[in-house]
Amino acid sequence: MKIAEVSERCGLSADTLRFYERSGLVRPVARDRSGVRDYAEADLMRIEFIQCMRKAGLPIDVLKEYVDLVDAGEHTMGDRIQILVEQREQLLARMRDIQQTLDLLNYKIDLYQNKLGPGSKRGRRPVKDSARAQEMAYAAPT
Amino acid sequence: MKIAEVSERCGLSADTLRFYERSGLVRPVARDRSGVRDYAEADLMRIEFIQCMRKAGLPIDVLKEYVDLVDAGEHTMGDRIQILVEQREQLLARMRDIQQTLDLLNYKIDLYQNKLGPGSKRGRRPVKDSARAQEMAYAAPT
DNA sequence: CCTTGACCTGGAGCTGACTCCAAGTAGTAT
DNA sequence: ATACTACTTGGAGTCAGCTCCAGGTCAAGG
Repeated sequence: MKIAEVSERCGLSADTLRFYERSGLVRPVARDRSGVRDYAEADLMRIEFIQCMRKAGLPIDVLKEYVDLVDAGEHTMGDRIQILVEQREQLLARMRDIQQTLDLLNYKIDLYQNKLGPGSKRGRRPVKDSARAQEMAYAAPT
Repeated sequence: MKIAEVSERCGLSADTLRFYERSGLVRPVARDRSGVRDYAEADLMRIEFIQCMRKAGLPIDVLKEYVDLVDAGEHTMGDRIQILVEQREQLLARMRDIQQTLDLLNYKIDLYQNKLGPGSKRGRRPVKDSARAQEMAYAAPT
């Protein structure tokens, strides 16, 4: 399978696939006799794994560390678990951050819609840059 | 309140605070007569709002758009809602990505721990680079 | 008066993750 | 034979978001 097909199937650009290979995230791919990459199913598995991790924001150097351990053999499983567990912690932390922001966004959207909804047909007096307007724009639910 | 105190209270570096101001995320802060920034409570509110949004990954240009609308007056509320709603969508999408990755991580950690736990006291034969080992390292639960 | 320390500015530098480019080659179609 | 297309490489460029630095100002303390 050539790079264009992999690119299509995974939704990663050919440049990105080559970049991942250069960075050591993906093992050197087999080549046909004219030097063109010929991806195997196993390569795809690895690429999809990387892609999933990258989508969630795991940094490339951490992923490289992991795949290097995999390539180093079974005796590295302890270290691998450690990496995975640590990254899970990071993701959970990110989840919490995002959830907090979502809560704030929901609160503000509500606030705005209540302000805008009822009074918005007509007769809505622009309060201009009042402290209250600022509060509404930025404040948390306290 | 001077920049050092704000930095301390928000956990943002003084450089970052100045950078946010330069970028228009934070309104030009009042200065004392020797040109030193003197933050007011209202500034803090805005900064904390920005910080919360940034933690979740909202891009600076989007936030700038929002704060510019706020400064432009009440008639921009419709546009503000639109931004907030759109960003909420983005965050929900990110949540899904992260959740998917978490699922995969949990699956793999389990897998590794089952492999490592029972057999790890002794007599664990290193299977080296078998296809199965690769599968374990990368494959999704299918 | 002199030093110290916190602040100021404009601008350069850095990191991470791509993304693009020029120049070259190999296989296929006309 | 020639054109076309998809691939190759090494290296440069881009973007976001900080982060650092040199050189300068000011107020307080010894």
